[in-house]
Amino acid sequence: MADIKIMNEAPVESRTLADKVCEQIINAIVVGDIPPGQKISEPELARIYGISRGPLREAMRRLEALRLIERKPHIGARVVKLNEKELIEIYRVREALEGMACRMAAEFMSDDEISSLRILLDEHDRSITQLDGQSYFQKEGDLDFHYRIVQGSKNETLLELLGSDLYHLVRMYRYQFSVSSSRPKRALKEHRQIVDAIEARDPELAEILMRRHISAARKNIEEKLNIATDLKGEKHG
Amino acid sequence: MADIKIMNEAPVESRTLADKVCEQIINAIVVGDIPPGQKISEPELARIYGISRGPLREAMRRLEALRLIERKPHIGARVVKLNEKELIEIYRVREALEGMACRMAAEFMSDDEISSLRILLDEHDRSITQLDGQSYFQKEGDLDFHYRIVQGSKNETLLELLGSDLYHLVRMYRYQFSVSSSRPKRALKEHRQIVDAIEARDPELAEILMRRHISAARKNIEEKLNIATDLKGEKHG
DNA sequence: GTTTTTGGGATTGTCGACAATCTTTAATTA
DNA sequence: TAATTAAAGATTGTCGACAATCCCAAAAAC
Repeated sequence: MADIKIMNEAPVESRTLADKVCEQIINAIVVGDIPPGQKISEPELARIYGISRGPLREAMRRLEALRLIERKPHIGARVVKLNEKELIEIYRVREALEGMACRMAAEFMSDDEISSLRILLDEHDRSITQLDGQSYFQKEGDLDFHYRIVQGSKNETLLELLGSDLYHLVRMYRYQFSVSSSRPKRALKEHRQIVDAIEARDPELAEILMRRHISAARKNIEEKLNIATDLKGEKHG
Repeated sequence: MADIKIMNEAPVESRTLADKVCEQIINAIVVGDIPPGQKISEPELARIYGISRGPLREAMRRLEALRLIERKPHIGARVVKLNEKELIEIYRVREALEGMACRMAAEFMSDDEISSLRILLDEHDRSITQLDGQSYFQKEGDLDFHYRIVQGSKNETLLELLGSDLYHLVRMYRYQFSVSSSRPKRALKEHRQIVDAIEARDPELAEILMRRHISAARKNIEEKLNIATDLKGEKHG
């Protein structure tokens, strides 16, 4: 199971029905079990999850706030259709927020967290060399690294914005577009540089490296998409 | 009325009850009509706004996502208590996001938008000199400027994050803490510099100036708060 | 044959009531 | 008297039903 710990989950199992079902639906949407663009039928979904429409509608409000579905009054809700434009936009937001997070992590991350981060990168290293950079690392492992940096910033608001809101969309895009970094070794090297900067307690450099890292990923995707659209154009020509 | 246009409001009046009431409650919370920390009684609020608890609970889910209220299962919802730590955190987020927005505005803002921005600053100038920098400008006018920059970035995701989510909190903090920039003339000057950089189509400089501008505001607040806590400490000593 | 209209079916929005949980108050006990 | 327990009251969570709106198809009009 590739269920990365992103949600700041409630401790006990006394959550409300709406909360539990919301989490299930989030995952169903993110991994594509409910395909993008599909209309969401309230009665049907309520039946599937064995709840009534009341809690379901509350859950859908949450999904709307997470930008995973779009609602139109009196018409209905649809799972968001992913488009390249928004994907690029999100990378801009990540560059800004995670850059700041990295800067603050260089100030506030504990030594233990940093060592733990190095261990994680070693694991990633093994995953890449052994499995030839397949599956887990590409889809979720990378986000795990980024998530820890944000945790290290000790900025709850940043953590909430990125971890509980934006990362769901990021995961969704990865599953849908299969944008699993086509440059895992390069990415890992950049990760190591970032940790070095954090360990050196160099906020300026840490921010610059993180921004460059995310910016490079964005440009990589933009390039791919341009090629894709070019090919599509040729078919018609 | 100081109702700045922040919400990307729906065109027609066919919105749902939950949406309309949600907007009303947002404003009530932001301006302090419902004081911070107050418990929200669902039956009471439903009676006040003349709706049933169904739509109200949907609205409350939205408010929760906006971080304007905090809910605990089976216990209830409270209006968020503002604390200095989160206020500072938000300024860090703004520095990152608006810095990026400003960078992109220097690339993508239209010439018309830039001229319009200059006119806005002239208005602010008059407000400051005439009213000695009171009321409107300090509370909402400043946000108006920042909002336009974000619009100019042409990045919908950024606009949503800042305009529809974070700015409600910013406004709330301003009303509660009365943190109306104690340096309006200085701020206006910085605003002009930012517009200059955008007009010169200099993304690097535009981002730096915006970040410095927000960072200065944060430091200004931190200073005030330190003084305040120092005074509090002296009372006890 | 094409467009408009009209009706039925389905879906969303809203409501009131019931069940589950928590809080408070009062009584009991140490 | 203070602490603990028990019961009553209030609040939140959930459900099923009704009303309002929309969608689609068939019939009518041009």
